[in-house]
Amino acid sequence: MNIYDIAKMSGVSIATVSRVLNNKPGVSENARNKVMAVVEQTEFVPNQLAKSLANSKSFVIGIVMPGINDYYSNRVDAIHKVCKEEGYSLMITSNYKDTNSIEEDLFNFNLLIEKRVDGIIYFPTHVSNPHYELLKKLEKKIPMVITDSDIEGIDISCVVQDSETPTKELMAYLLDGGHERIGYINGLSYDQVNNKRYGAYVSSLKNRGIEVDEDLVELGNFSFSSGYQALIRMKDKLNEKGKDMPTAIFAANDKMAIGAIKASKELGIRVPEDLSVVSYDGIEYSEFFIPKLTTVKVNQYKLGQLAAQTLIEKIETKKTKRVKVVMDHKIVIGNSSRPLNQEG
Amino acid sequence: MNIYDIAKMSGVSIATVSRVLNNKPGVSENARNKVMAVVEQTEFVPNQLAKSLANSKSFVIGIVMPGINDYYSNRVDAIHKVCKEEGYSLMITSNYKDTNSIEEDLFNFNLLIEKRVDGIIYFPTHVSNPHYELLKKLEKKIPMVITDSDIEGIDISCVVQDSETPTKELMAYLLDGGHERIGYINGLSYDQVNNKRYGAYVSSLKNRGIEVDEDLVELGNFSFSSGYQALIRMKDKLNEKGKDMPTAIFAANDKMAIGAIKASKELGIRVPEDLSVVSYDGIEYSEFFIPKLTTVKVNQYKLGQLAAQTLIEKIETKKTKRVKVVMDHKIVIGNSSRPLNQEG
DNA sequence: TTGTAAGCGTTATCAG
DNA sequence: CTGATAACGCTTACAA
Repeated sequence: MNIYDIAKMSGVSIATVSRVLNNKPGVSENARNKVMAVVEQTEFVPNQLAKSLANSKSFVIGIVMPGINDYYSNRVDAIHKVCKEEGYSLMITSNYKDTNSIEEDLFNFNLLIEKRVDGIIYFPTHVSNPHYELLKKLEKKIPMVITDSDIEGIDISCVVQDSETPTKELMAYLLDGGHERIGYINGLSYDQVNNKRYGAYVSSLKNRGIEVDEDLVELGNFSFSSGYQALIRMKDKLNEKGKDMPTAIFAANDKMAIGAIKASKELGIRVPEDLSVVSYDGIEYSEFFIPKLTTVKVNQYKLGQLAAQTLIEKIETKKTKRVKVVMDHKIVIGNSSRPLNQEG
Repeated sequence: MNIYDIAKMSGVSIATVSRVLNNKPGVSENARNKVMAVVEQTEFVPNQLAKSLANSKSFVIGIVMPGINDYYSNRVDAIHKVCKEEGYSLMITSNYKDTNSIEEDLFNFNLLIEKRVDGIIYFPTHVSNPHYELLKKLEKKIPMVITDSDIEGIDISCVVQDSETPTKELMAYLLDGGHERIGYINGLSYDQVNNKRYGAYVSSLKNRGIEVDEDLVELGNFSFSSGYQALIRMKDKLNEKGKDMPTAIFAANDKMAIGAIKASKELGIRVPEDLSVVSYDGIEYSEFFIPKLTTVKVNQYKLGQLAAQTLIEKIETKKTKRVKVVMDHKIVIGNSSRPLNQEG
């Protein structure tokens, strides 16, 4: 069933059918009615592939993301909502071999470009030199917006979090509270946002004249269990060396903080009495975990919204001006931490 | 840039270019090499829209889901993985006005059909009569697989959970443990999976000769905070009526159980000493919450995998035979519950 | 107001 | 092995 059939059945030409279907002017009421009647009766659904081909516009937006998981669900939800409101559909691609694989990212980009999506939102975990070269090329082929990473020197708009300021603020909260031995549970080293957080942790200590003690730094992979294990490893290592546990720990994300608190409780370490734990992300769990986490709340929903709006504006206005949007943040003080120098 | 350009540049016809691009036989080495060289040099990317139009096959699969959120992320991840392995891309649509809106579902279906996706996976929360009529029509237009709901009398394959057996098993665990006053925190009433769970709760009690006490049943909406509030309401209501709290509560999902446990602790009710809480879903967080939840683990990843595999098989073999896949389940006994009749 | 015909970028049939 | 040419279903000058 196509517009030829509809044309035949309503006794007009395909041009007229097309005009009616697209609400274009220059059609008599009579012709319009005849066509509409046939369209309704046959439940005709126009073929968007053909329209896209003829219009060089698909009304589809693509996402290239490292993985489909709960961390990104709010962000994707927001993107989808904006897209839907603006008449776009959403195609998603993610990596499987390795969340950080540039080859797979490239594969996904090509998939979307073949499908002639109108624009792409890219969630990189890491932008290395080869990524840079790749993006430099892609940027000319298709409108794109990047989240999380700001890439200097390329004409791609981005929506980023300021990872350093909140980390410094949360560190200041701990330091002002009298904590001096502050541990860190780090995330994956290829994640640039993660690295900025860690960098801010280090500089916060240094600014107060505190040396970074490598024994207080453990590595995780952002999962609950990696945080759990990191705490156990830290405790064991410190035990072996005859050192005390830190009075506070900064975990690179909420999940690892929760894992670490779970391990602490099992080891008889009370949180926050014996150990303050703070973290980053402000996921929904962080509020309902017991104790409620002290964390930096990142508004993933707004991030997604801004990314989608920025992309669609770029697509529709063909503006070439690069935009950089920096998300604001919010520190949430929960019950997983306490100042040392205040009783109660 | 299209195959005409490539043809011109390599001195062959578009037919030959097409053959080379699709790895078809009947092309001389010489011609193949010439074309490949030009393709690589120009970084030519064939237009999938045109291919899809010519082939009547888009290699895209669509999802119609009630909302994009963490509950579905594993399921969607699995679907995407299977699709990717089989050469399909994924387009997702979800509802905003109302997760249960049949109008919006229909809108989403039409969107995907216009885009000529090769098949659709539908996550309904509820299948009422109008849904039934809708699906009956759609089923003839496009290959489809439904999750969660089994729809009798329509030729649509489905992948479902058995909601009743696990609920009964978990109820038996509580009842065998000596619990008799067992409360229930119910989910949204339009959700059919939810209703089956509740039905199994009721029949489990009746089978043991226990009357359902309406005062022990509260309503939530699957969120943390609704579980939190449900518990507070239950406590207040029972107080008012001079009744005791139940010794156990069955929550329709993990999030509400967690909310309820949080509220309990704040009210001085110890879990599991004073109150056993069990629930359903087995989300990742249920294991790391303190206390670890007693729950029914539903394998959302496998569910997604099976749905995608079933759909793709239907698309590619044009089989019309209806398949119904029932997921297995696993009861996880955590520390949020305890038998009453065992000391320790 | 309407219709014809060329074009969007492919595939595939059918001669050569 | 190769190349015209007619589809695929739609939009849009251009003419009438």
